[in-house]
Amino acid sequence: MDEAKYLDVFERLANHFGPRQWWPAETTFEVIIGAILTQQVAWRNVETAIANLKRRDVLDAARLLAVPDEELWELIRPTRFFRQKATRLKDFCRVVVDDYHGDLSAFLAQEAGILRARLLGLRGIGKETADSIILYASGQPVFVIDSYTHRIFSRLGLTSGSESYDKLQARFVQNLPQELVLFNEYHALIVTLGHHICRTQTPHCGQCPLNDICQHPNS
DNA sequence: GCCCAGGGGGCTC
DNA sequence: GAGCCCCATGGG
Repeated sequence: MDEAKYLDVFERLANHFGPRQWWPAETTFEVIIGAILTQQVAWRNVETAIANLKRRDVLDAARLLAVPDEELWELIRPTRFFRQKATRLKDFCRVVVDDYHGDLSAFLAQEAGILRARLLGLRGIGKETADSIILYASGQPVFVIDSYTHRIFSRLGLTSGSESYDKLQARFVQNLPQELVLFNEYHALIVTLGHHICRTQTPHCGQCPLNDICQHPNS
């Protein structure tokens, strides 16, 4: 129904910002750790924590499990809620080590629906984090929804802004071809635009690539 | 000093 | 389901 509009928004963002090349990480394990750590925190804080983990050489399920809690807290302290997140990281690592013999690629090779259910069963991994892991670590085309997606598409008049996660995700899936690269870039572009919207309050609308189709009061 | 970041869980109604 | 609080750092 709105296929042309969803593709038009993508084209505008892609032409304006260029390739995002997400996820910024060297390994799939690093993607997953980053996906958990980035919850409700600026990405630069995650970069600090990831750098700490790399320096300590514990970006690996078994080695991360061996780090004492108090030490892990200090390594990931910049990412906020660090005690909770330390537990969440270890909970995930324990599944990989205990249930998949430490073979992360075997865990990620599962079909998207199976993998999603497995991830959602873990404390600290909700729908957005699970879908981010499936898209950016497992490489399967699921569309990731975040708060920027709700905000931006309601301002475009394409959604109400109060849909559930699943409802909004279904809209994207119904209006776009199921292509990995498209889903990958689209979510990354939405986050990029979201950053620009929040940094500059009202005058940003003039240089926004969606300016002429935006229904926001300031545009 | 104030605001808010690439959420999620648990609780209440 | 919606609304609320908890978690608890760092940069603009």
